[in-house]
Amino acid sequence: MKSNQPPNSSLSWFDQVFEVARQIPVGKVTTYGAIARYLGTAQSSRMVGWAMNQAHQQAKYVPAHRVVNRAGLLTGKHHFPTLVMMQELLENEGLTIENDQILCFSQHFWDPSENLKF
DNA sequence: TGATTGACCAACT
DNA sequence: CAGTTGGCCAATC
Repeated sequence: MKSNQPPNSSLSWFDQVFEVARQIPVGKVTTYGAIARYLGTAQSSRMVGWAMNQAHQQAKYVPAHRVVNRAGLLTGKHHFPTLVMMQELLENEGLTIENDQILCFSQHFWDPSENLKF
C-alpha cells in the first residue's frame, strides 16, 4: 500500500474527479470524457470510470449515477448495488431513461468546463 | 517488484 | 465505413 500519495497539499488527479462529480447539479449529467477534459487529460477518461469505482469509498458522497459515457449510456450501472438503482436515481431527478440510455441527453448534459471555468 | 486491468474517447488503418 | 490501437493515473494480481 502506501502508493504515491501526496502529503496533504493539492488533491490528486483522482480526488479532483470526485470534486467535479460532486459539483454536478441535480437533474444534470456529465460524461467521463468531459470531466477528464476539464482536468486537462481527456485521454484519461478511463480513469474517471475507475475513480467512480472508488467513489463509494470516499467520505464524501459522489453522485456517480450522474456520470455516464459519451453516448449517454449507463455503462456504469453494473457497478451499482442494483442494476436499476442508477436508472432509478436519474429518473428520480427528472431524467428519462430508456434502454439504459438517457433521452434528450444533450439537454441534461452538464459540462464542467462551461460551468466551472475559472 | 513488474505487469495487467479498469464504468472511455479519439485517432489511425 | 468499421475494426483496432494508443493513451492516461491508480489500484490489483
